Order: sequence, then C-alpha cells, then structure tokens
Amino acid sequence: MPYSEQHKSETRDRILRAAARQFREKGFAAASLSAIMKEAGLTHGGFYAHFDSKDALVAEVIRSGFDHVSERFEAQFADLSGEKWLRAWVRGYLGDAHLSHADQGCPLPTMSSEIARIGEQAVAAFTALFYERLEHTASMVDGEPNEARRRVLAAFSQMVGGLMLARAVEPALAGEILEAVEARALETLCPTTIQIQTHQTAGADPL
Amino acid sequence: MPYSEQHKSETRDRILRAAARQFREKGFAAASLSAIMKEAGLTHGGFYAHFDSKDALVAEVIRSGFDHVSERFEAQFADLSGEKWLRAWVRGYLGDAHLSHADQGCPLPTMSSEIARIGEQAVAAFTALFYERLEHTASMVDGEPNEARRRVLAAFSQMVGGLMLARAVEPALAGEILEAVEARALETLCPTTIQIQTHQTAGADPL
DNA sequence: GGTAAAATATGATGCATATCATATTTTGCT
DNA sequence: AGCAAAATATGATATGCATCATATTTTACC
Repeated sequence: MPYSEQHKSETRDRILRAAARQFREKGFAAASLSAIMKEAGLTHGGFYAHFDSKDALVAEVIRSGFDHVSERFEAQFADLSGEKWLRAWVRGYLGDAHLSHADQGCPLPTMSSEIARIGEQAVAAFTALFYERLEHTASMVDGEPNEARRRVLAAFSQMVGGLMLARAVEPALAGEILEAVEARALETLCPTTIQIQTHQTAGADPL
Repeated sequence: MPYSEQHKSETRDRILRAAARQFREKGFAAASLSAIMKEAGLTHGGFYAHFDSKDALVAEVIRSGFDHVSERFEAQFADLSGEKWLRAWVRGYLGDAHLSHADQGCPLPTMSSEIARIGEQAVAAFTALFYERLEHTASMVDGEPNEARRRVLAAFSQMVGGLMLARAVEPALAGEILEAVEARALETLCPTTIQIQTHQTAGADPL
C-alpha cells in the first residue's frame, strides 16, 4: 500500500478547501474544476480519483460547512459567552474584514441564493448547516428558548442580508447599511442592555 | 425604412425581460444567450443586432431595474401610504408567492451576491437602483428622516436576507424565518403601533 | 406586386469546460 | 535497489458557449 494512509485524504481536503473558497469567490457555475485543482496544487485530470463529479464536489463542500468557516470564526472568541459572545459575533460579522473578504467568509451571503438552484440535496445539506448555527447562537441569547430562536432568526437574516447588500453597493452606502444593521441586530439580540452606538471595523479576522 | 419604428425596440425589450427573468432564475453565469433569445422568441444569432455583448446585456438589465419589478410590485398598493403601505409591502415581500417565484421577484435576494463579482459598472448601477428604493420606502416611515432611513436599511436587509435564506432551506425552517423576519421588520418600520402577530401568505401577487 | 433596407436566421469558429482513458510518477514495502 | 500499487499527470473527446460572417426573411414604401 504505497503512499501513507492520510495522503489521499489530505489531498482531498485541499481540493475541498480550494473549492469552498472559489465557490464563495465566483459562485458554483463560474468556478471551474481546473482552477480548483490548480489551487489545490494538482492538475485537472486527477480530480476524478477523489470525487465522482462536480456536483458531488459541490454537495461535499456544503456538507463540510464550507471549510468549517463558522468553527474557525467562533474559535476567535471561544472564551466568551452570552451577550459578550453575541456582541463580538455581530461586530466581527459586520466588520470591514468580513466585508472585503467574501471568499474567506460566511457562505450564507455568498452562496444562499445559489443553493435552491442546485437542487434538493443541496437544500437539505444547507438546512442542516443552518440549523447547527441557529441552535448554537440561540443558546447565547437570554430568555425563553423559542423567543431566543426567533430573535436569532431575525438578526441572522438581517446580518446576512446586510452584508450581502453592502458588498453589492458602493462604499458609502455599504457603510450606512452595516451601521444600521449592527445597531438593530444588537437591539434584537441583547434587548435588556442599553445600546451603545459603535461601529467597530478594524482588527478582527475576516469571519 | 422597412419595419415599423417601434419594432426593434419592442424586440429589444423582450430580450431584456427574458434576460432579467433568467438571470434571477439561474444567475448571470448560467443563463445562456441562446436560452434568453429563445425565450424572447428569437434565435441566438440576432442577439448582436441589439447588444454589443453579454456583459452589455447584463449592464442594461441592471440599469433597467430588472424589468422594473419594484414599479409593478408597488402598483399593487398605489392607493396606500405610510404605515398601511409599509405593512402591505412587508407582507407581500415575505409572502408565499414571492418565496416560490424568485424569477419574477425582487432582484436583490437573487442577484446581490453576484453583483460585486461582475464589476464596477454593475455595482454603480445596482447602487442607483438601491438608492431609489431606499428613498421611496423611507418616505413612508414616520419620524426624523435620517432615523427613517436607518430603519429602512435595517428592515430591508432583514427582508432580503430572510427571503434569500428561506429559499435556500427546507419549508419548515423557511416558514420560521419568514415569520420571525416579518414580526421584527414591522416593529422596526412601524415602531409606534402595537404589533399584531399575523403571517399572511396567500393571495398577493409574487412581488 | 416589386424592391431595398432593416431585422432575423443559419451556420461556422474558437474557446473553455466536464469527463474519461491512458501514461507517468511517487512511495511504502521487501 | 527493485517492485507493485496507489496517486497524479497528460492528453483526448464531446459538449456548450459567446461571438461573428453570411444568408434569408420580413415589411414599409414605390
């Protein structure tokens, strides 16, 4: 059995990560297998030793949570919880770094609109991904669980939509959108605390 | 001068409408010129008598407001204003018809994520489109103009994001998202009125 | 009805792509 | 060192696409 045990799975992971990044950068359709393989340090032909088809790759990327972005993001403030966690999350999500690095950021603003077009399996995998985030975030919100869940859904929709729109418009308007969304999302998620008007952008890692 | 004066501009309009619809259905990359021309009742070759390139078509579609969707949408409740207008708008936007007819609906949830990828001109045209909607909607909101503007930005981000996410997930979760967003968006836009918990879905035209 | 110009269709070109068959390289084991 | 199997590269095929050159159809005017 030539080649070490993990060799193939490491290569497969590199392909998955490259694909996850390019999908967010270009969209599913525009990301070509050649370009993905090149980014993974390989040539186009070897692709089929790892995946059955491009569709299979797409499904895997969604299932793998787009390179586990949320885990990496949340690791940044693993020591926080409750309201402090929520504030750090909202600020990081709507910050400049995330705005300008869509390819490394949350897949929801970049890919959600394509999911329904791909098909049922993609929707199912995406739903699972979404549920996971929802539950975790809701656990940080004070109050009755169903109400917390509703608040997270409302705030999350707002943050995803706001970031997506901010990326699609010119900088001045983008800033206005992000500020308005940040203030309102914090009001939704931390209703008991007095809101302080800040828009922190510098410093944080992109998502 | 054979052919009547308006013949060509009518054909051009048909191409624009078909393109606007297919872009929302499939995205820019996946919508082919052949398919668009076919929907317009023509064959692929004649395209270049109307537009210089596919990029030019894309630019025109954005500039034309994706077939003036918002005008058609707003014509549905032209007789309303202020809070009644806002309520009708939010309910229609988040209703089942709009959820299940993305190709005829608002271009923001379907196309925003692609705009930045296309280039500067697209961003500029999209920004103009967005400004127009923003100003008009803000005029319906009570209170100080800047505050009204912030409220509309917050609510609009939320509605666009919520609809996009709802389309990407399974029906049960989609319903949850839309309900949470509707309640919260109305609170944002009509802060002075007691909120009644309803989720009206049937009846309204898609966007 | 005939005609010329405008509009559209047909067909071709070149390129990028997904996929696959075959060749080459790599590497753990003997 | 040599071998065999696994992993990767090369190269080929077929398809779909944007674009363009050329042919055909349509239609307002005489």
